[in-house]
Amino acid sequence: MIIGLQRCGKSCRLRWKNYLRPDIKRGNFSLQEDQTIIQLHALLGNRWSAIAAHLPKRTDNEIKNYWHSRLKKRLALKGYDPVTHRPKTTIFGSPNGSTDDPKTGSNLNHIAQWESARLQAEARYVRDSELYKQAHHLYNNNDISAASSILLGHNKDFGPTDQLFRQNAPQCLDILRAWESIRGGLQQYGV
DNA sequence: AAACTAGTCAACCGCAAAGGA
DNA sequence: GTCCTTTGCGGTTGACTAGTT
Repeated sequence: MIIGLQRCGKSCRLRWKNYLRPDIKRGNFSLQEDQTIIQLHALLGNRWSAIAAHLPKRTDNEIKNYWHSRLKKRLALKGYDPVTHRPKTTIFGSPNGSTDDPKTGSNLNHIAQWESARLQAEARYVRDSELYKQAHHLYNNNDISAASSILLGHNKDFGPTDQLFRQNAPQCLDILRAWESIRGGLQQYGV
């Protein structure tokens, strides 16, 4: 006779992390969340934990499931490749993927530019995160001037000290802005 | 009503990295 | 430096449900 469920520590930790934690938001994803997931996925790929970091109260597992069960299909229906986030018929210059299309060169060049911009945005995000972490630590220790100089050295557009971190904390919007400047926004997806 | 199918989501698995002894 | 444990992650599976035939 088995009393209770046979759970190992790993299972318990996972269940807490993905299901039992009190700060988890459950229920439908908002349009805003859909857009954020799609854009971050375009930038970061299947890095669900990184994507989840930008969606408060959502778990990486939930986002991953949501992507596979809904968003991926929605993108496919709109004619976009859910992996590359590009229109399916143009990625190789022709619908059948043939590489002898005269447009292939410029398309590949466009892909290279896009990938380069993506990597730059990601690198900037990593760098900003680290700076913010350092500055926030100093700020918590009441070393406002040291915190300010870290951030001022990085970005001169700061407001009053009490708004310093709220204004300059790295956010998904930073990445999204970079991405939107390349792709012209999210309207292409029609979501 | 029963069988089948497709969608959803919690949970499992294997791997890698981090940290401590 | 090595071994062991813990933690985090992404891919995958399987149970459950609703819809369809």
